[in-house]
Amino acid sequence: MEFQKVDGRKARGEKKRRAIVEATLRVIERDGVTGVTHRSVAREAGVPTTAPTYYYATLDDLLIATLLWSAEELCDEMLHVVATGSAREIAQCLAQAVDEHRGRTLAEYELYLLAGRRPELKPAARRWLDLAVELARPADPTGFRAFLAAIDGLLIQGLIADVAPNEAELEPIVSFLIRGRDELTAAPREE
Amino acid sequence: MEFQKVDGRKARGEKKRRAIVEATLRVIERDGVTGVTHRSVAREAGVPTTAPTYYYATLDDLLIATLLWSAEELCDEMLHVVATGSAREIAQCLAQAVDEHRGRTLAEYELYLLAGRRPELKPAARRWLDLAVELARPADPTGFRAFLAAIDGLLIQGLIADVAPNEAELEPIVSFLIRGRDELTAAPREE
DNA sequence: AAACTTATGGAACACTTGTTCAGGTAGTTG
DNA sequence: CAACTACCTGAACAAGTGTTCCATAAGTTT
Repeated sequence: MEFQKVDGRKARGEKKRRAIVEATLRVIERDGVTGVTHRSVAREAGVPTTAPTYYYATLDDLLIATLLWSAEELCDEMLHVVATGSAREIAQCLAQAVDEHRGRTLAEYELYLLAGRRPELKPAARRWLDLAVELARPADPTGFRAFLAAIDGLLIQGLIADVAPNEAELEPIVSFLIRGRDELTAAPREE
Repeated sequence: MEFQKVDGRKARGEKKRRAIVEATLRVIERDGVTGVTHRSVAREAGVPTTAPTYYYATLDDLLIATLLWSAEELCDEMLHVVATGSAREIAQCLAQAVDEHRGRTLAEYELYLLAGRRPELKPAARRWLDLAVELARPADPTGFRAFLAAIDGLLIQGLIADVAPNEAELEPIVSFLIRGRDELTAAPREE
């Protein structure tokens, strides 16, 4: 009756919803978007076969929810480093993304491609780009866009290299690019 | 009997093989790798349901063959422009890739991601990068790698933009990047 | 504690999938 | 023209898919 009191049933439901989304992300990391089925997700999450269907009307909804959530998470992690970190920090971040977090990075780029075919995903896929621009407020937008594009390219090319590039290899390239971010950004920002 | 005479049956088979691969690429362009099934490919190619299975033992083999072939084709088209073209030419090429050839570009990046999970596809996915380096022979490899990375990034980001970027938007960015290719490449090459 | 609402899950259905296989067909050879 | 061989295919199957449906369990309210 208190206005704060939420229905315990709904609370439990929310928890399960989240567990399902997390399980879906694990499946994508392991097997790609192709590997996502109601059943594979249910197995991974340890819930009944019909639970994913119950919480997400269609398989598409589940995928979309998962990738939106994933994109948001990744944004928080990477954004600050990319927008304000040193070349060394950025290189380290990239090296991790294509090595330890390889599965996660692959999943992230599957979102990109999916967004290419599903307009409703575009904002989520583009979110880190928009936020990066907002955060860095570069005085030279052209150079900054080149920098951001190169980050995507380095990651994706890192994923198909025979051996993932390490921090030492990436740093000079990042340094070269970072000019587009810093050259003029260093000027005092007034807002 | 002449040593040139090939079995007419085999010749016909080769033609069908190619038709199947081309149909597969069309399916990928339209529906993505997910949409590729023996049956969808057969429908698209106008061949019997079992033909794809006959020519390619497994669905994976079919996908691999298609993507190898596609990568090779794209290489021939884009490579020269990217390695030696002017900023304007490159920008025009990119603008086309994310607009008229959008489906094809999407398909190409699905190859990238697939290669991330199937090591045997890596060489094919990486081919244009290797060839570009060989063709441009940049004196500044770092800048050139940054340039190549940015091309991938611009394409992929172009695919998820609300409206595909046009030549005019892309040209300044390419100009900014192309320094890494031309700055020192212009020096006389001796070999 | 009875009435009510909401979340949940097992069984089932219609459908599509990859793949197999025995027979037929077309091209080649003697 | 007959024998041969390699290529090809339609029907069929087992397995897995997304989704529906209703009985039940769990929680809330009166």
